[in-house]
Amino acid sequence: MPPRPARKPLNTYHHGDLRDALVQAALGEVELGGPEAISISALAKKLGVSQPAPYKHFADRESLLTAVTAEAFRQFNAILRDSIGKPSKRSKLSRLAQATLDFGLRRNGIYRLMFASRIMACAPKGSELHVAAMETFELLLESLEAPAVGLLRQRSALQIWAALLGVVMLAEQGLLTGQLANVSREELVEDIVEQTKLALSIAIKAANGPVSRKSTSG
Amino acid sequence: MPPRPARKPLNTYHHGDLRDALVQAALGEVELGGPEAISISALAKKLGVSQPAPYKHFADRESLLTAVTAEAFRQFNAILRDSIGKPSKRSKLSRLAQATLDFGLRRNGIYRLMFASRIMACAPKGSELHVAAMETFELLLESLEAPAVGLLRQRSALQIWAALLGVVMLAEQGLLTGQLANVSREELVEDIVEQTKLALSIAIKAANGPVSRKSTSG
DNA sequence: CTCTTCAAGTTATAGCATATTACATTATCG
DNA sequence: CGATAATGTAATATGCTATAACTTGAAGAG
Repeated sequence: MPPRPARKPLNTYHHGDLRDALVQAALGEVELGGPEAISISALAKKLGVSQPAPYKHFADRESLLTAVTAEAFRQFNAILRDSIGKPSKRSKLSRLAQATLDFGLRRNGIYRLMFASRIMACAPKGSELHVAAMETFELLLESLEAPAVGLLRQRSALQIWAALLGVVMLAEQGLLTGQLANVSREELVEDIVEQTKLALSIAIKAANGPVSRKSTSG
Repeated sequence: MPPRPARKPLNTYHHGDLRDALVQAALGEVELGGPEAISISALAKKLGVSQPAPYKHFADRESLLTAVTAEAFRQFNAILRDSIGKPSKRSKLSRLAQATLDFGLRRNGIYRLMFASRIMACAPKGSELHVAAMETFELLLESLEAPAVGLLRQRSALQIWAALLGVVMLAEQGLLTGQLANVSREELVEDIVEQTKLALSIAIKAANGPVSRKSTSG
């Protein structure tokens, strides 16, 4: 990345920081209407530049969306980091899970862009975007307060990640009906957290030896 | 719905069954390129009719997508019904879960349309689409071979549904990396199944009375 | 069998979004 | 201070959605 100057010489021919402005404005649009709501020309109009100006910064619509997704992951990671950082009575995992639920529901358009769009699926492994997404996984691993390591720990983190993702999606799609509609989403997420902790503690005991008396659950 | 005649008077001015042909062709497109790959005009061209012809059957692009999603759910439900119907050594839940994984990965564009698009989120509660989606949930409930009833059963079904959805999404987004990349998706899904069974059996014991000796796990 | 009518096609066209090309302006730096 | 690259604009081609007005043919009533 060449260092972009962040200066804003108002009243001038040049915008000054169009690239960043585009990403931020796009994030706003996605948050409301999802990935398909982004229109290059609408963004240009909103930012007061000509319609083709964005193409000086992004080759095409998809490039912009990729940058937006990467920024979304960075914001999401910052929130997660925050959630497991501050001291609290509840476990780190629980706090991270609830923060994820909150983000997923309140900024669902962005959440969908991050976890259910073609953008991520097309991101190559070393890309800025993929790296940011992997950091999310790292935070998840970090939030697991259990002595599991290696594959076992990764599998647990995956279970959590997947279940959280699924609950957010199903909730947003209006598929939590019947008696489930009367259960708060926070409670459903807490179920997931407890279930994963339980399964992990059992797996740890099994791994440490079936006859071990030492309790390894945190 | 007025009964559409399914006759196909070839070589004529009228197509004969354009509505259905549109839905089927659209399903094919979505399967490959996801929901955003659908273009009314491209479909019309492919089916050999004029570009505005589809608008005689669907008010707009979204209406077509809604019909396609409903058809997708019907096909998915048929597959699930099939998976838990035939006799097998493995549990119904395991078979249903593996069938879901298979569908979700092989027909991922359709899966995304069903579980991660704005279409479902906008479907009103009694709509054809929402009903079809609820039937999926019914099949999930049915596949749980445990004596749990009511909310407990629904919560377990939800956990399964969410976790499966999440694993499929994460896999498709290329987020199963590191040591997880070496674990087959089938195995990861089996983890989910076992974990849910375990949690449910424990919950049942707790519900039947903490001191009961009777084993209720299947 | 013919006439009427309507569902389901057609052509033509408006409007908007993406993306490219050629040109204009300003920032930067030797 | 002047050359050049970065970043903006105007003009335009292409493609998609959607609507309007017209045409065709299927199907029922008399």
